[in-house]
Amino acid sequence: MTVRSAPTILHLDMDAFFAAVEQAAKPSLRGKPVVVGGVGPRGVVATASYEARVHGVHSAMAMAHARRLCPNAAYLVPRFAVYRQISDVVMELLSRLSPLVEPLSLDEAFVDLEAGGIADDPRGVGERLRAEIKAATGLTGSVGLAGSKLLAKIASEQAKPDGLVLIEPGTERELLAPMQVRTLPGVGPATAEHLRRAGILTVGEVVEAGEAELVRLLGKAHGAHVHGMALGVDERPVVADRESKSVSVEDTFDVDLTDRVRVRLEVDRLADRCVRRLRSAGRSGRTVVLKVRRYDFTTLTRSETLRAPTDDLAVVRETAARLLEAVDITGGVRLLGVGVAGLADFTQEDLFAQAAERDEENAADEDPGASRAAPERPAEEAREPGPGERRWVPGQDVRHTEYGAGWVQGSGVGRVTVRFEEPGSAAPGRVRTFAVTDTELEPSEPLPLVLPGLPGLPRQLSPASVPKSRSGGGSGKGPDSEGPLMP
DNA sequence: TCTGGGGTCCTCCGCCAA
DNA sequence: TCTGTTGGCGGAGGACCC
Repeated sequence: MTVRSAPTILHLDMDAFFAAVEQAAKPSLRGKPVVVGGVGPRGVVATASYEARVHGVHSAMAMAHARRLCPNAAYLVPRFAVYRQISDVVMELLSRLSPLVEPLSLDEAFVDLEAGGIADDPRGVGERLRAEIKAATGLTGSVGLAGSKLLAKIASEQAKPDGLVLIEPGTERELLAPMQVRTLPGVGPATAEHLRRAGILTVGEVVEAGEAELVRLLGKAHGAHVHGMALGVDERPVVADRESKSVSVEDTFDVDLTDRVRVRLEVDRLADRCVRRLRSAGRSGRTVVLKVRRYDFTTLTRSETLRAPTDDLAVVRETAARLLEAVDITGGVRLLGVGVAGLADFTQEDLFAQAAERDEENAADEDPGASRAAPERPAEEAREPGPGERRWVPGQDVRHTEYGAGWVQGSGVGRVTVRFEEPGSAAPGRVRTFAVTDTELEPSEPLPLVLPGLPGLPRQLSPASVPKSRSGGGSGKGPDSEGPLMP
């Protein structure tokens, strides 16, 4: 792939995606600061609405810090199933432009317009796309257009919020020169600090320093890459259907775990979740990885590569447990993770291990106290409420037999506060408080953001045509409802 | 202020075999 | 047979991204 003479690489970035979805779904939050993230004591911000950003709240910030900066914001837990559904609608619109669509996350993607036979008027294509997204989802996205991924991404960043920026090929270098080095993808805090110590602050200064100096400062691959980026040289193609190379799950505990037995139990549970994800993706892998973050935030990983790929629960469990044996956990553990890497495209069964697992399962069936019995998870870490268990988290969708659809504003001391409103409500809804055990209140499916039948609405949002959630979408967030947008 | 979760890629080191 | 070199692989950790 050569450097393009036309700005036919499109980068779409939805604006404050998670927060925007919540504002669209909850009329009382429109125009107000909204922060989506973990609401536990160790939660961090996933997305802040623009109203919250004004107060200095940004993603990756500790939730506790955000609350101090912006005490009046609505703090909500993420509803990934909803975000995934909306993302599917957006990705579907992108796929109409070109066969080459490379999703980077739920809210971001590159599109190769040239591969879609679009050479003329990329600006018009981008503007129409933005209008379609707005009509189909009610949300705004920003579009960057350029001759390379690097510039398209920088363009969409400049376009935010709710805009479009096109960078004409040939103007890259002068455009990039005054920008901070952090603008370049791959330059994070550590690299930026390295460069700063060498007196390099801007992209132009990276170019001036020369490739040899960059390689000396940052190492061969990274140095050459950063230097090339600074020159505006980026020949990375848009790649559709990237296969993932590893699958992992991890949990941070509200309170550090100190009991070795408990730690072992959690590793087993993580292995279970990991294998479930692995299997639902139809993959298997050779390397089992255990991740441990200790009380002092030091993080270590231990891994073991097996002779053959596996998706066998017993094998992953045993390997993870073995790796755990070799880790010093005195002082406490704040995070545990289990992953499988070195994924194969096919499941090459380890027949011996499979047989062993079946034996173990049979044994477990006869002994309810064994590994397969549903373990009690202490409240402070509960993530998957069991059947009959009532647990209300802020942002959660609920339905009341008398008052209808609403969402949890907050809960505590045996009470749960619900605001009854729907995405289409003209005005903020009424707030009512119930006992957490109130049987008239039930968790419910999310409501659609844009009602089918509204003028100009494309058909994608109708339940029948909404694509199913991506595989592996369980993400450990309760029952992964495959339900459509309409309840 | 006390730092999530799920990934990718790179580097370095030690081991082993050719 | 011994030694040095090289390359691949496994393992650990760091940096980065959204």
